[in-house]
Amino acid sequence: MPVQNAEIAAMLDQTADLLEIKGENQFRVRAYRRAARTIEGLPQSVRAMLARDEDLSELPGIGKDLAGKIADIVASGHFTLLDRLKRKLPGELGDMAALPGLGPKRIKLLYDKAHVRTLDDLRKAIRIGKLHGLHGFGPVIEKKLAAALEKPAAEKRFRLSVAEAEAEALVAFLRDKGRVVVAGSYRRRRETVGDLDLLVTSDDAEAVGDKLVTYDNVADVLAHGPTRTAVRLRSGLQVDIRAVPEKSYGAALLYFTGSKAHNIALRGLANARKWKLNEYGLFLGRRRIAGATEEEVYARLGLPYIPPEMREDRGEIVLAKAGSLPKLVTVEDIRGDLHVHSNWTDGTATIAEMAAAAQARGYAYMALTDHSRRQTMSHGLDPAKVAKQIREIDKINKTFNNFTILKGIEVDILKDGMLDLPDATLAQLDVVVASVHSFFDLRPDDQTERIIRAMQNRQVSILGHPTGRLIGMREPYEIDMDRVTSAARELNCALEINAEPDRLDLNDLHAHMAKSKGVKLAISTDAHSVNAFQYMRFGIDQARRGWLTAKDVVNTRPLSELMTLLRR
DNA sequence: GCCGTTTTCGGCCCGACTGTTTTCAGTCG
Repeated sequence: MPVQNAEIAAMLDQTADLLEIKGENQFRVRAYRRAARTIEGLPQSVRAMLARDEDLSELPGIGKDLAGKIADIVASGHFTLLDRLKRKLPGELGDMAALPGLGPKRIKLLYDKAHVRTLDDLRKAIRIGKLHGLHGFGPVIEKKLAAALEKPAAEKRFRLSVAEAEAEALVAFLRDKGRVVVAGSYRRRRETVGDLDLLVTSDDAEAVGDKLVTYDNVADVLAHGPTRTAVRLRSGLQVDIRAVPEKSYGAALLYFTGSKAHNIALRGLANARKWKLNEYGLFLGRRRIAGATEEEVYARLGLPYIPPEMREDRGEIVLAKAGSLPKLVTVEDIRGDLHVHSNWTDGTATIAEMAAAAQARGYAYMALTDHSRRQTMSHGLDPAKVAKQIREIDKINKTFNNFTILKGIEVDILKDGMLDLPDATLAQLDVVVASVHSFFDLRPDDQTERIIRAMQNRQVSILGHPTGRLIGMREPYEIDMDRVTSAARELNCALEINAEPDRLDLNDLHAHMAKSKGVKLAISTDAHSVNAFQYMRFGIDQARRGWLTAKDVVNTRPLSELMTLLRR
């Protein structure tokens, strides 16, 4: 099995952990972690890049040395440096770093003075009181460790749509204490959120934290200081809240929105001018030279405003410096939905009801794309039923002014890449979305070939939910996205960003990869009910994270333009 | 280990909170 990017990143992270415990130069440690983040965030596999003779040292945070080491890892499946570190520092020291209160220094102390190598060693050491008298280990830390060892809390991330519900309730609860805004990865609209970072501008900072700890849903208070309070909600979601004065609002919003990597890059720009950037403002000595708004801070650093969705240190700062930031697509740009189901198959509403809901959103068109016959569970349509639905749509269309129901289908891609309906049937339709709903675990090469073969059918206009993943529930099927996007470009087939909150498929990185190759994208909700049209905003979020403009998205176009753009 | 509008050497983001200390180090985000 070839080495995946995630495994390379994990090896680099483990190396950083062990180097840190060993007491190595912290900047060397940081370099390994930075490289891990870079590898993790690549839209394509390192293996594929090497196969194409691409120079890894051109990636940010990866120089000649690490490029060579990473190439070795891909070639051999092993990381010599990591293996050597593991021999020197045997056990589960890396795992111990995940425990609360344990960082490299205390782990090293445990290792040297208490001969703790594994989590089990640590359990025993606590039981027999071996930690008493160990410098830096008091009763509180000991108790916390014992509890954490009992019940290792699994790292949990929440889907954005779930976090949004929690966040909106919290914001409403705290509103009377000042201006409340949710920052963090939530504001950057990441597909999942690890915690909520709330920012409150208030004259009475302490009152805000005091109110938060009385919130009904709070399970644990993790920290409660004069300016910062942290709690864990019953759902497991952690909430950090910080109160800041108005004059620091912009700097604080910038700081708490992140990403961390983006912030570090901004601070680098500040440092180069002998300034200091923190959550209170941009400072020259002790004089605040910006901070009330994000725009002000960016401007002082010589940059235009960078939208939160782009703040990942993936090249946005270079683009901003050059004045060539893309004008990101918005919900208002969308003129129609190209993936919609009705009660003819597994939807809950009639065609007319779905159309009325789409028109109520201000759309000019909607493609009705019910399932094809292979989806027997959801009463998929055979050629006769497709013909019948076409007549029905013609009838309903007569009742609308300035709105069109496009005749479409979500046709299954069969195991061999053929489609579930004959070309003669597909040819009668305006929009054909082709999707994989079966045989998720083919070998990567076969899965890739299967999907490309489906796109080679000239009837197909859009590839639906291209990776099939369900966030937190089902892994994407293994395909070579580099090949799929290249094929989409050559064949002029659009790729879908499925906006359903469990899917968000393509994801941000793949959407960006497609855009950069000139592939057209469709942002569609896959709505099975009238309410599901509102999911469009989640698709837009990911599109913006992929740097897409309205021009990259087919369903921002008026109907006539859309029809010439969609390959049929 | 990386990197360059101050640098090919010498820097590398910054502050709050906690628990442990008696003035601060380690951890965390």
